[in-house]
Amino acid sequence: MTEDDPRQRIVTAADALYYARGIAAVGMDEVRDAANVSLRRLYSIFPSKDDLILAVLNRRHDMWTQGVEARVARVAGPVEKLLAIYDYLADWFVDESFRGCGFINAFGELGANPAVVQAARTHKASFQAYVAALVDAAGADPALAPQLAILAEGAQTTAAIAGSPEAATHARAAAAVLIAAALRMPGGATSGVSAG
Amino acid sequence: MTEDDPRQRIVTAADALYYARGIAAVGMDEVRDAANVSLRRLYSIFPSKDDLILAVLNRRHDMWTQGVEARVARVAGPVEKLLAIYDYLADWFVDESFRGCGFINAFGELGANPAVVQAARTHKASFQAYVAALVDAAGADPALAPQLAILAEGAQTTAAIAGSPEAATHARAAAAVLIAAALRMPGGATSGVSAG
DNA sequence: TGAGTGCGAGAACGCTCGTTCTCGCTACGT
DNA sequence: ACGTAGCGAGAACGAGCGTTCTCGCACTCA
Repeated sequence: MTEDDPRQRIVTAADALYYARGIAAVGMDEVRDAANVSLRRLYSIFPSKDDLILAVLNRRHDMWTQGVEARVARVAGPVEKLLAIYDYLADWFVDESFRGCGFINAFGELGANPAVVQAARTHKASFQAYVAALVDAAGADPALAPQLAILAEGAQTTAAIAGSPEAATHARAAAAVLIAAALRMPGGATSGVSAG
Repeated sequence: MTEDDPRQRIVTAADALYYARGIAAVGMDEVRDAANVSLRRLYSIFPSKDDLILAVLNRRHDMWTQGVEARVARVAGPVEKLLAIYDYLADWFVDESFRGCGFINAFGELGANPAVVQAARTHKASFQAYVAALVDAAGADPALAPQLAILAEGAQTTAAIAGSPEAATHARAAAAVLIAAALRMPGGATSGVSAG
């Protein structure tokens, strides 16, 4: 932890610790040690642990958004851009520190904290809007967007708990089928087999 | 909490509390109050909080399995049985106490606890095996099974964080498209659009 | 040089938690 | 009736947490 800005050092260190072991399980002392700052300075920058948690979540949101958008920008066609989301997941899942979506983890642990719930909700809504824009650019039925988002969510938790990355390729294959169907017959994504 | 068996009273009470507020946020005293037992008896039945956590997870696994299987048994055709999984989710998501998958929540919070990780892994593997059996009975390509499981996972976290149940219908619609495609051309679920 | 200011190190405080211990009551066997 | 075993209620204990306070050092500015 040899960054210049102590604020960034703290957020980076706290993020790694919270993500690896859960938020409640990591004390401020441990964050202080990992970030190489005094407790006094830590509290002068983040007046409470809640403030630090929200800063960590904000940073995680930014890194996720930048990572996905960079991966999507690397390919050309609108369908390829949609599928690139799952390639980003595939890259992420093989990281040995991967342990699922930090927002889902925080939500499960601190669901009683309204600020955390709001941060998770905003993060997921932002991703869904991003997928919807890509779906729109591809000219597919808008109903495709939440389906692709659900696949991405499911791949994250499945890979995290299984401890193996193949959920990304499964999700990508499913996405390809859904995209093809949605392009073949716009509005038809909901007209499959029905049962009650 | 007026059940006969104190063990079941404890597990039921702890489950409700853990699920609503997170495991670490609920103390043994609170479980004792909710279950109407003495702390002494609580510890005589569950020698540590870890034992209680695992009992709660086991109960949750049983209730999930029974709930899904009962819903699936209510319909006849093999495709309808696959889709009934998402109808079960739809029923669950409108429960006002719904807060996502308890195993995912526990995993995010207690990922450093090997027993909890193992319980989550076993639970998810069991569900995936169940879906695979239904897929097999439907005569569809086995590659369909993990895709349907991922949709179910994603629907749970999406509905939990959004606080609204429509992810179940989105996942169901996507599942219908995937099932139809997998029945139309066995082995073709992975042969959609490809890109890098 | 000397008073003052800011900060690092870490002790201290109040609280909560998991777990154990004490106390007193109840119920049963003889 | 009396000793005893078991149990409920809750105090107690040790550890860990978030947060604040104290102390002492280094650096600034006249």
